[in-house]
Amino acid sequence: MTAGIASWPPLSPGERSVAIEVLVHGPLSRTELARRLGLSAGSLTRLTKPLIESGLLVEVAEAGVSAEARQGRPSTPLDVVADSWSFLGFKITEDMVYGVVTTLRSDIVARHDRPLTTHDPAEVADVLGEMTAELVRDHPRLAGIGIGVGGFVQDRAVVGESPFLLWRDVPLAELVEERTGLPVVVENDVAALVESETWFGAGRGLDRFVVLTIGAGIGYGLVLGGKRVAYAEEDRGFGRHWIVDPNGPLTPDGRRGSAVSLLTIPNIRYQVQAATGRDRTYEEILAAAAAGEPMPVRVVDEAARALGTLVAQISNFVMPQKILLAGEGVGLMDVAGKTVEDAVRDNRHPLAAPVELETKVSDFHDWARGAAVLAIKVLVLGSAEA
Amino acid sequence: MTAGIASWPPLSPGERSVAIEVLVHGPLSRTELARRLGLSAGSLTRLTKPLIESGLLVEVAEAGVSAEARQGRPSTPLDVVADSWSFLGFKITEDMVYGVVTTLRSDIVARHDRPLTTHDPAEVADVLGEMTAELVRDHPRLAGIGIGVGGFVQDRAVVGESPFLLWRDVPLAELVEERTGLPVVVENDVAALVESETWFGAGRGLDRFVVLTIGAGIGYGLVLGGKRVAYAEEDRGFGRHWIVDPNGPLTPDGRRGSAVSLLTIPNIRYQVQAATGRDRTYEEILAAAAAGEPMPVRVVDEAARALGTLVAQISNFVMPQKILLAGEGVGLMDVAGKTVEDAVRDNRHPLAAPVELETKVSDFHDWARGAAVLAIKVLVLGSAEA
DNA sequence: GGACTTACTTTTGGCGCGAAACAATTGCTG
DNA sequence: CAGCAATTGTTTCGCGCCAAAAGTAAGTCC
Repeated sequence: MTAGIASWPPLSPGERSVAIEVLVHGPLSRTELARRLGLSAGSLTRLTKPLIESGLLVEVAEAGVSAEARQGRPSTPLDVVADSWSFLGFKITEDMVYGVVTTLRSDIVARHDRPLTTHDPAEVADVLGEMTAELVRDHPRLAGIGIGVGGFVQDRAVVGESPFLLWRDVPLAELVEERTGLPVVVENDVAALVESETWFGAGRGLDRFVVLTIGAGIGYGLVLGGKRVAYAEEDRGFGRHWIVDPNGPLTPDGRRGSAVSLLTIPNIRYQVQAATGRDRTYEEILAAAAAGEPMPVRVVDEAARALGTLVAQISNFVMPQKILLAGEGVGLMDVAGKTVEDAVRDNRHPLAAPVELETKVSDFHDWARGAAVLAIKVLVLGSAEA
Repeated sequence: MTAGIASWPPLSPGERSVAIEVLVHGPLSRTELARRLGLSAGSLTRLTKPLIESGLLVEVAEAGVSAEARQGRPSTPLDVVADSWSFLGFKITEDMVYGVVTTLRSDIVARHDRPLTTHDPAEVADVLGEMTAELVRDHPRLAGIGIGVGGFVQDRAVVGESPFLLWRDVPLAELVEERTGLPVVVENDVAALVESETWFGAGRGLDRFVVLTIGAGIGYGLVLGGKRVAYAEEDRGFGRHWIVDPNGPLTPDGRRGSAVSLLTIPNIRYQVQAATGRDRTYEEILAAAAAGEPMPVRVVDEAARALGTLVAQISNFVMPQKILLAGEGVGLMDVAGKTVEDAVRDNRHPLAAPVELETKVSDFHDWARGAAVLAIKVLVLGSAEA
């Protein structure tokens, strides 16, 4: 498979900072860039010239819309040519592979999913290779592949431990590179989502930023100084040990009153079933709680209070500028957002800065997109760290 | 008062980074500096030369001790001339002013305390002015003054709110500068201690570092990327809103089960008195607990569990490389350190990196020293931020 | 149309850095 | 003890990157 890999031009540190700033913060004039990067106007002419010549940036028409018709020579904003390169992102679940093609800006331009009928590493890599082959036909200039997996990933290449795939130390990046000839980055799915939001989403340009995901499990990501902090217990069930309420419910999966017991979808379903004898989907439970049915109300309320307590604790200790709440379980906010807010308030000083809490519903393609962003980062930052 | 203020030589960014590295990390050879700062050997000759000529650095004899007698030309370590400048640090309490004179390395070379008989801002400033006048006689080349106050301080100059002094918006820095002619930095005492430990203490060279103080109140300091994070509720009783154990004791001062109720010295004394009818000092209570007296054991044990829970939560969310436990209440660790450790373990993932917990007993002179370090930082970093 | 304002470009000079050759100072080896 | 290897530090040189300043471009305002 010989994809059209025109090599990314080698960038000087100055050029790279310009490229990233434009990539992340949209069209910007040279003057604006000079202000943001603390450089002189002259330097910007120098730095942008080769970037424009190489086709990475273009001058875009002012569009007249945002122009407030102020006097003086109008600025000519620069923007990245978003579709000059394409990226592939995969999210592997137990029974499906979700794939997306994105632009350099991480906008999704195509989706392609496939059921996963085997967990054999080589066969999974085969599936990914085939999906890549199909996608590359419509999207040449593919620059890299990112893969998100639930589980513990080492060195952005090896799946050290994945409970649902039953993998240990599988060199997935290598396997897929062999089949595609493209650079591959493998990362824990939550970590990938965090990095993605740091560049292109809720955490854009923030210094301290937290991502909390609730769904089948609990996910936590910490970004400090624009970089994600890696930690040992990452995606190894740490939520079972976050004791939020010592008097909370006891479930088969987590310790009494743990974040997992209180907040994850399987455990909320377990609690409701144990109390009412009827098994229902998460959405049905939320609807029942909204309708006022006693047991679901109690369980959902307890979950909401737990979430608020967690958010408050994180705010108290980390003091992030923003907390992003993501995952399949965020529907909780719609039904019991008020309770969450109350719990946050109860665990926080009245004078403390209000918690900026953003909610984002995310489906599997968002997870795949997060993985694609990792590939973008690796390319733009030059393979080094990210 | 005309102190011998030879001006600190203006430093280029490169020179400043060398000066700080040597100041903070002790004697270092040029080669070692080159390695740490990522510069070439040639650059280090260039950068160190003016620093040596200005008298800020000196070549020190190898001392032969650490020399492992390896072959090659022996290195000539550079060190700061610690007593080339002196600094003054004050800690103001309700009824005393504690003062220290330190070297550039923040080593205390003199102490001088005085009772405080008034809380009138001008008179307090007079006291500080007089103490400065006395100290400057024996310690010329005084370069700056740092003042630590319990309470909320704005812009490192104005005491916005101090409960025990009953001050509001007192421009203390200005008042003391008028009387001494020296640059003055005012800061919250916990914040000063945190900055001090970041440069010269437990947090030296760390990227993520937390200071937790227990004593009359609760103090919290967060250092990320080598810089302290400021927050609005700083020293405004936030500990009353950290609910550690919803079933914890209720005290007059804090909300039920709050860190303040469980951990501060006055509240521990209150609890023991309420249960036994006898008022005892903190030390007596700790001793009684160590001796096995039931009620003190219960209260101390609960406090230790609360402390462990807090430490675990901080570790889980912030993932600091180290947590420093300071203040007058750290005696708790001697009596119930085991219980604290157990509580940490109970609230943390088994695979998580072990918490590096350091305990430091600190008296009032340590707080004053912390304030002096702020003056050092301002001088070395060039009055800008710190 | 001229004055003014803002955006960008070109030119120039300097600073800071690394590369590389060189000097200094020791241990090791025969 | 002479010569060699190893390591630190110095000097010289040239390049890259940047800011400052002067010049050009392109619009608004009166």
